[in-house]
Amino acid sequence: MRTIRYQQIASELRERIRLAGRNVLLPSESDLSSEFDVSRVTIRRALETLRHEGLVESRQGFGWYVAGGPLQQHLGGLATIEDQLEQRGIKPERRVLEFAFQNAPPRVAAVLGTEQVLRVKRLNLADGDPFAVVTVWCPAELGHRLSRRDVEQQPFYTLLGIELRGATQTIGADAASADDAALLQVSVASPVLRCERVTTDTTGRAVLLSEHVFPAHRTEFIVELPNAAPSTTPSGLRLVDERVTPAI
Amino acid sequence: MRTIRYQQIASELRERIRLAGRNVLLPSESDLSSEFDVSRVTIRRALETLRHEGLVESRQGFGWYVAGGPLQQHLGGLATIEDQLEQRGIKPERRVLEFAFQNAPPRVAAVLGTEQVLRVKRLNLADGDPFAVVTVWCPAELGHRLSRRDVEQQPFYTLLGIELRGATQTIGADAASADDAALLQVSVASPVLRCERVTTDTTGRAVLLSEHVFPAHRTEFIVELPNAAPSTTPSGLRLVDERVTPAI
DNA sequence: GATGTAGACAAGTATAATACAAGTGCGTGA
DNA sequence: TCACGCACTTGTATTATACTTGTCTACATC
Repeated sequence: MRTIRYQQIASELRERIRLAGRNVLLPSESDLSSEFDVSRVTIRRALETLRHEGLVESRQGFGWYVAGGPLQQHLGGLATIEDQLEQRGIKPERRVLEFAFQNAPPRVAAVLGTEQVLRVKRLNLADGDPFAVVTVWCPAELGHRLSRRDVEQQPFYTLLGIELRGATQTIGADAASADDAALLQVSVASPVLRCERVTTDTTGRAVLLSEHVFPAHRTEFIVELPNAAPSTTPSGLRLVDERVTPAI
Repeated sequence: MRTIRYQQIASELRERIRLAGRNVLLPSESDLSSEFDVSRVTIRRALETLRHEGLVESRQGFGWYVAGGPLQQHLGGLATIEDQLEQRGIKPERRVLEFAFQNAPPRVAAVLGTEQVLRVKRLNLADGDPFAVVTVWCPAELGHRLSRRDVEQQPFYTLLGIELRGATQTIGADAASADDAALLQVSVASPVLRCERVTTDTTGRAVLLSEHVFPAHRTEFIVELPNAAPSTTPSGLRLVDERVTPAI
């Protein structure tokens, strides 16, 4: 039986990748081609095979590295998943579904401390595939200069023109509503990650409230705990309080 | 595998920062560049990486210093669910469902780097109500002294007799499997939070892999991002009353 | 047609070396 | 005491070199 060289190489690399950690850099294509004594084209075909399997990714001028599962969000900076997508060479697209100034629902009014708010609902896509339904509320006096096009082209937190300090984020699981399911192209009631984020400015005032809905099969959060308290139990988890108001 | 200099330097500095206190001043960029024998540009890229992670900040003309009210403190200091329960005077109950030495499935073998593992599956309850299905794998040579009763009475990490350092935790949503649904007393395919935690010892080797499945309606994560203001939701203890409804 | 080799070029990244602007801390000298 | 200058710091350029992936062409082999 004839063996096909680039498939051999692909399975050898598959084995190495299995043992390596996330984001580990592979040797360069020319190193690999001299190691396996084949041309660069053959190496590339092997690597493209692995890319197709989702095992590796590459950036021009940088190299090939081990992929980290589905879309992973690092909790740890104000940066959003959109920045992380751009860093990985995926061009995020924002499609604005709703853009309106309105009276704040009670929960929003309570958090932001104002009655008049701008509410923006967006669908975020990565390489054309929807991966998040995002609803953002911000006080009307901060949002009155924003246009629909603004929020389509830039992440929200760069548009406000004020310095932000931090955020508190809650992460929960839920079943997809009919609306969200249609937008995300998943079945109704399939599992989703539902996150709420309250962003504050340097004075500690809440200036943004946002809700993100991610389809479960495409996203997960990842938290590095360099010197965590020893435990196998996930930290930061709490039980939901029944009196917390329902839907924002 | 290739390595990139500024990433190496970043992780070396991460380690130093972990050991240093708050607001400690780092050596100047030129000191660091002569210490690591690289150019200032490379040092800056490493530092910018750490800034993005919220570990350090800088002021022009002053220097780089370890960030103030940092994320790590919060993430590291967050209480686990079990602590929360104990603080409330509720005695958490652990029911061991399975306890067996076996061959590691591929994923587990890859993470722990060994074929023979101890697998323990537990159901955690609070006041008789199940709130988590936990599966823990650890290398057989570390677990061979443990008995079934040990893991029923004490948290896993106290039993190993080795010093642990940190962890990486991923958080995702999923639909409940038939098994998990039965154990958690929810419907099949209802949403659950599925968390995986890889715990490492002081040498950085992975020694525990654990998977936790929580029913979505009773649990959510709260994460304080860098410099977050003391905000609406306390990240400490917040417990459930009996009749729970989905929040958010 | 699928597979492979060899090579060339464009575009992006990593790193070094250097220069200069601008902010900070501190001592000196009037 | 206070203003000034000096040493040192980060912030921001520019230039240059080596290396990496992305893409293309031409050609050989089975």
